[in-house]
Amino acid sequence: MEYTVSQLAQLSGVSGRTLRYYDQIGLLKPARINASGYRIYGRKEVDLLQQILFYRELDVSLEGIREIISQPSFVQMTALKNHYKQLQKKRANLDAVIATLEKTIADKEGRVIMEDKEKFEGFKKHMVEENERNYGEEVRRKYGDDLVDASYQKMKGMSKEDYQSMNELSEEIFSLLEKAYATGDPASDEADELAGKHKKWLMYNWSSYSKEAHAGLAEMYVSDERFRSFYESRVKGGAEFLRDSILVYLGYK
Amino acid sequence: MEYTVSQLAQLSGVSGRTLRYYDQIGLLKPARINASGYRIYGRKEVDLLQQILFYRELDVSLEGIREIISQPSFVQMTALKNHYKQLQKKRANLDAVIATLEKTIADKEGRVIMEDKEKFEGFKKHMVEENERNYGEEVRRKYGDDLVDASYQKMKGMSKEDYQSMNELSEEIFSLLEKAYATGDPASDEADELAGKHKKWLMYNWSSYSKEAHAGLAEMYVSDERFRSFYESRVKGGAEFLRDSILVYLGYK
DNA sequence: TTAGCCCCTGACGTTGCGTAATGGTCAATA
DNA sequence: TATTGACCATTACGCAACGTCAGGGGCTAA
Repeated sequence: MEYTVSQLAQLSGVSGRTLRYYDQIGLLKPARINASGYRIYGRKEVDLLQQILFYRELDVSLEGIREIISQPSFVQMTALKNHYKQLQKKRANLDAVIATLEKTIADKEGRVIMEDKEKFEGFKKHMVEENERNYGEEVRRKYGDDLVDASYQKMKGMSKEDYQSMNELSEEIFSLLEKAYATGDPASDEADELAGKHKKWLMYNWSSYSKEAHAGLAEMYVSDERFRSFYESRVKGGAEFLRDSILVYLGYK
Repeated sequence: MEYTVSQLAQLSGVSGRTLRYYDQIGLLKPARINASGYRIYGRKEVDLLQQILFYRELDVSLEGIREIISQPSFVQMTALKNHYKQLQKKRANLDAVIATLEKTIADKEGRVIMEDKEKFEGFKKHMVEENERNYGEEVRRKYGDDLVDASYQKMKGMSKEDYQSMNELSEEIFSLLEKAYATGDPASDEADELAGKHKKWLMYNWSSYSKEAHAGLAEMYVSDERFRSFYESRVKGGAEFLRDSILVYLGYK
């Protein structure tokens, strides 16, 4: 019934580092140190560790745990109740956050029935303005004023339904990218479908479509860090793969 | 429409340090630096800060926020959805923790109908053993073997109802301590009631009551760090006040 | 001119470990 | 027996998101 660090770690599921740390802060000292300086834990320590882990599961800080287990067991309850109250506050908080997030998402997707059309219009206007503020200059430089203005015009003219299907399409593109990437071949059927959907998605955003612009955007997915990281975050190597797929689709490769 | 650090801090509710930190990590740079080296923020920065705080409320890491706000707004949604999933996981986790805690508390209080009496007996036995392990030696040294053993005997003999009312009493004592402490006078009526309840609570735990032992325990509340911190955590200065109240109650002061 | 309140830049502390880096120990194998 | 590889040890830096000094300059009013 004696354990070294890694044996107890194995047994309890915590790391060796954790055990050494608990020793260091005096939360759980080994029963003894053997001749070679190894920490040796016994039965009592295993029990204590289980208690500690129990409270840790309950999200109590190590300092809190230290206080709790130093008290006689019949007063530990008070601490538990206290902690319970705090957890409830935390949950209430989290719930509020989630509710806000839900509303935000719903709002942004236009899924909820907007009470007044104006709100939605205002929102789209806001989106356009924001895009302009963030990307305006460089996008205009690359694609020209007319094209950009026309694109914004189109967006402002989009219906809620348009907007929603655009977003659904965008989700579809992502899962397609994952599937197609798995084939490893930008000339595969999946990649072809991916590039096709991507073109369709573009149609929602661009007033006029041209192969050249599509190819240019594909390059930007790789060269512009922001777009790149956006795709990379979902599929490692996704930006390059998407670009290649598009280039193949367009017959450039 | 220009703000210095502390003005923007005031306006937005974050600390000045936070603003400097956001500048440092490049999340929110001031519009300009004036001749004296002061950070000056403008309208755009206020807007950006609001966005940042919005996502921060949603419990997104600053790194995450940086990524989100660098993207064009119509793709920010995907990030939001991702984050939403994570929050839901977090809530499920928290719910599980709270449920466990509820069960534990209920179990320990004996509020739930215990399926078998043995479980409760086992629990009390466990409590006694644990107390013995933690405090046995010194308590026995202070109060003598017979008294301690008798106390344990009494505890083992307690019914669920006894146990529960003991715990309720303990809660009552705490709120009384807060009220009495507010008077600042250990000879006040509230303090008297407090000491009385404390005696009653003791009766649950001690087989025989004596003024001397009660006074001794009162002293221990101050001198023993564990008891002391237990009371201090609820009422600053509570340990001393409780001791004094008891001493007055017993006529020692 | 001095007091009092603003601003700045370091730099260390917090929590709960992860992750090297560097070196000793143990059991088994070549 | 010497070496290898799996353990053990300690020391120390790194992480997130700031809080909190410490030390030094700036601005305005009395």
